[in-house]
This record gives sequence, structure tokens and C-alpha cells, in this order.
Amino acid sequence: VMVANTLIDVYGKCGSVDDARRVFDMLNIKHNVVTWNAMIIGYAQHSLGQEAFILFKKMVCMGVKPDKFTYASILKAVSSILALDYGKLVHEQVIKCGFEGDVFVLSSLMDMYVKCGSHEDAQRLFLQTCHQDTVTWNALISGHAHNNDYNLALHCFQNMEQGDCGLDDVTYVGLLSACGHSGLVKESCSHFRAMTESHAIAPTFDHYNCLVDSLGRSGCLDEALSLLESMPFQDN
RNA sequence: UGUCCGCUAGUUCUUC
Repeated sequence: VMVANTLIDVYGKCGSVDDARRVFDMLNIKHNVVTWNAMIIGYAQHSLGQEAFILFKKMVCMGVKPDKFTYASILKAVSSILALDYGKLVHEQVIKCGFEGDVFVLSSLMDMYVKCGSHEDAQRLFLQTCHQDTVTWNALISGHAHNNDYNLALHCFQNMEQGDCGLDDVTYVGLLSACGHSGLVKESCSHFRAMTESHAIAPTFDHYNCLVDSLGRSGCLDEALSLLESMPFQDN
């Protein structure tokens, strides 16, 4: 079963969800909780939230008790399909199981709430938790970016900067993508500069993509193209 | 019978 679980995981991560499912089905009744989790996260990582949720319900029906891994995974699936009502149902289960304080489950809950448009709930969880760390901050910032809300993303970012948990490259992917969605070129550039100069965070491929996106959306096509050609990464 | 361990989980550009 462990070998099969690993196969499901590998297929899922390599984008062959159908092959993962074939292995999953071959195992038949020998599934353990890891088998279910590996298959659920495989679906979640490919934005197949419906399939993940169907599997989650089936797992519960068959009497397999979801663990922290299951909840973190199913919440990611819920985020991908923006299903706030499913998310709330899952949250109730999380509370019943006493998993709300787990940092993985908590950040998944926050991610789900903010992406599903309920940033007040995400904020509330954040204020209550003892895990105000880089990842939970990032979850808020990235979530606001997904919702095209630069002001809220910036607001979170500034609060994060004032606090004592460090910013990282993911923080800036969130902030820069929020700028990009709003076509805020000047802000993109100044944040990018602050990232490298004040915070000594090395720019990644994603950061350059955000800048190119930002330039492109605001009509600066020549600049976008020249940045694309001069960035220290292979374009795709 | 129980507990623990081994395979699985959170924040990440564009498009959807």
C-alpha cells in the first residue's frame, strides 16, 4: 500500500491525475488514509475541486477518518473552485476534530476564506491564532491579490513589514501580482526595488513575470518586451 | 487492544 501511495503521489505531482486514479482504483479496499489524501491532493493541485470533494465525501462514507492532511488538502480543493459553502461545512468538521489550531489546517482555512471572498473570516482566524507567521501573512496577501484587491494586499503587507516575522519571495509574488492585476506599474517597480535592495530577497522567475504582466496590462508593451528579453531567466 | 513511526498536507506569476 505504501508503494501504491507513493505512486499516486508521484503521478499526481507530475500531472497524470488519471494514472494516479488508476492506481487508486486498483488498490480497491486496501486504501488507508494516506491513499485517500494523496488522491485528494492530486485533484486539488490540478484545480479539480469537484473530484476532490466527491472523494472526500466517499472517504467519510466509508468510515475513514480524515486527518490534518486531509483537511489541508480538501480546503485547497475548495479554494480552487471558490465553493464557500463547502468550505464552511469543512470548517465545522475541522472544529469538531479539534484541528483548527494546526498551522497547516489554519492556513488552508484562511486561504479558502480569503479566496472565496470572505476575507473577514480569514482575518478573524488570523487575529485569533498564535501562528501569525510568514505563511499565514502570505496567505492573506496572495488571497487579496487573487481578488484583485491591491489596497487590502498593500495594507496587509505594510502590517507585516511592521511586525517581526520576515517577508519572503512568496510575499512579494503576492504583492506584485496584486499590482499587476491593477496595472500599477510604478508601484510594481518600487516594490521590486525594495525587495532586492531593502529586503535582500533575490528575484525569481515569478517576480519578473509579475512585472512583465504589469507593464503589459498598462500598455507599456515595449518595456514589457525588453524586460522579458533581458530578465535572467528563460522565458516560456 | 492501544500508542508511536514509515508513504500523503498549508501561502507561489500568466491563462482557466
